[in-house]
Amino acid sequence: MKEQKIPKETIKRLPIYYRCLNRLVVLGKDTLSSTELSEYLGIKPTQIRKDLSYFGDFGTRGVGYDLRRLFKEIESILNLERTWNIAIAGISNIGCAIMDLLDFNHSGFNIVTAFDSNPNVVGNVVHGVTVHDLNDLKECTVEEPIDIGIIAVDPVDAREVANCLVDRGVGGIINFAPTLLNLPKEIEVVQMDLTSELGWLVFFIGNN
Amino acid sequence: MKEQKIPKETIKRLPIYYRCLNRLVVLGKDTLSSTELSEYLGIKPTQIRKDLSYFGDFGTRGVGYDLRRLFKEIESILNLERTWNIAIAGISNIGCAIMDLLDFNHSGFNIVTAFDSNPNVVGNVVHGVTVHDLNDLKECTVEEPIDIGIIAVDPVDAREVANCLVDRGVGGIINFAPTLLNLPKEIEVVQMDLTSELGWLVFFIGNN
DNA sequence: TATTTATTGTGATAACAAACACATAAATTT
DNA sequence: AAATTTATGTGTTTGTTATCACAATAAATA
Ligand SMILES: NC(=O)c1ccc[n+]([C@@H]2O[C@H](COP(=O)([O-])OP(=O)(O)OC[C@H]3O[C@@H](n4cnc5c(N)ncnc54)[C@H](O)[C@@H]3O)[C@@H](O)[C@H]2O)c1
Ligand SMILES: NC(=O)c1ccc[n+]([C@@H]2O[C@H](COP(=O)([O-])OP(=O)(O)OC[C@H]3O[C@@H](n4cnc5c(N)ncnc54)[C@H](O)[C@@H]3O)[C@@H](O)[C@H]2O)c1
Repeated sequence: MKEQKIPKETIKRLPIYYRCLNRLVVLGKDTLSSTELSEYLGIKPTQIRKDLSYFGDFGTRGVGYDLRRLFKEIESILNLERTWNIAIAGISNIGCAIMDLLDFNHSGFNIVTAFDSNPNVVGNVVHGVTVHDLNDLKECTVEEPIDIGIIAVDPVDAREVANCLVDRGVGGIINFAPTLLNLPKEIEVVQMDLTSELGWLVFFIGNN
Repeated sequence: MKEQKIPKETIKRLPIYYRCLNRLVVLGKDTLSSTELSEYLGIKPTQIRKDLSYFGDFGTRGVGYDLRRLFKEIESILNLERTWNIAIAGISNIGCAIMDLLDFNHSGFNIVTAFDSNPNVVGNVVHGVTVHDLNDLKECTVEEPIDIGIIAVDPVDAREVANCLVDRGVGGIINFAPTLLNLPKEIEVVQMDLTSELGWLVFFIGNN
């Protein structure tokens, strides 16, 4: 292992490895070769080894990887050892689905606050979290630090909500609304964009 | 414009251009330069021009692009002139959100069937579409051709549903379940994977 | 009409990422 | 203990994508 710039694409694969390893750990497996993992994931074994080699020598030649060890290594690389505080904006279909998902997984993602502008929704308790009004967020009534914001509000409101989240100090945002956010470049934004993906799919299908 | 291999990344940006152009058309704008579009999207103007140049000379030097013309060109490139038939599996939070979204946009995406395994949901009518039982899909009780399947079922059921969709002849699948699908390579699969994106985000935040 | 300004389109180059070939080393077999 | 098998780690090569520099051309101005 040498100090090298780590490809962005490598980082994007790590969570995929991580989830697969997690499943295999649960199944009680304890050694894993890159070829075997490759078969589960449809990612070439050389790619997997190269990705891992950026971070250290985790395997044993002739044997493979110790599954638990590798799992822990990736956990550490991705900063998943600590818990991360999440705020969700928009407690309708998508917002609820995310609360279900994160609560069920009891991953290191902790939903510390939820908010909505609809008075019929404000005050409800979902998965143990009280839904606040957007103004509470603005006025810092909610005291906990927020690491990540997830936006699941109406497209026209997404920008306003994003700005509030940034004011509250989030380091990154996941945006489900089909709205481009214009945020300072130190805030990392992930667009979860169904219609864009449909566009890609339809290009692909129509030309194959 | 010369015959060249078109980068995958270029195709992924086209839907982003498309949506932005759509909004600007609605606003009544009629000419647009790559620099201006660049400011809306945060994508460099040279990148935009290069992307478009793979498909033809759509602009006028010294002037820019005719907005409507460009919009129509991208529509044609992406095969968005025809309508596409969609089946949605899993009519709970995510499934309903998608039905709202596609119905509201009245994009060229037509939800022709929806299905679920829960007897309490089967038979309900959502946005004018009757929810069928999964077995109806298996037995081809639903007669319409399906171009694209969207999976929003429980992770453990995703693979089974994917196989049914492939048997029904879909060309591509969008999968919201955190489950890797092992499908023939001619079927294009898009994973909408929140937990992977959170992994990436947390790496980014933790190291910056 | 000549000059300047605005803006596109593109060949060339640079940056990035994947694939490959093979050296290395552990385990197993002969 | 030598040979074979298995599997990792990595320098090199190949392929892909983004950026740059600038030629081409239309419009506006002098
Ligand atoms: N990326 C995807 O895959 C995908 C799929 C479907 C829908 N969407 C998008 O996700 C978003 C949410 O969709 P949905 O169906 O869950 O929700 P919805 O459209 O049914 O409701 C939006 C919710 O946000 C709340 N809201 C609106 N403005 C707000 C504000 N300023 N502050 C706080 N809360 C506010 C509303 O009260 C409501 O509860 C929409 O933008 C939709 O277009 C994305
Ligand atoms: N990618 C993302 O951003 C994201 C976010 C949240 C949840 N999810 C995932 O999306 C999926 C759906 O989540 P949700 O909260 O909308 O749904 P849910 O988990 O509340 O319910 C799943 C639905 O699928 C139905 N179903 C189960 N098995 C089925 C089968 N074999 N055939 C047909 N229908 C079946 C159930 O009856 C139910 O209606 C889950 O897998 C969840 O993990 C993804």
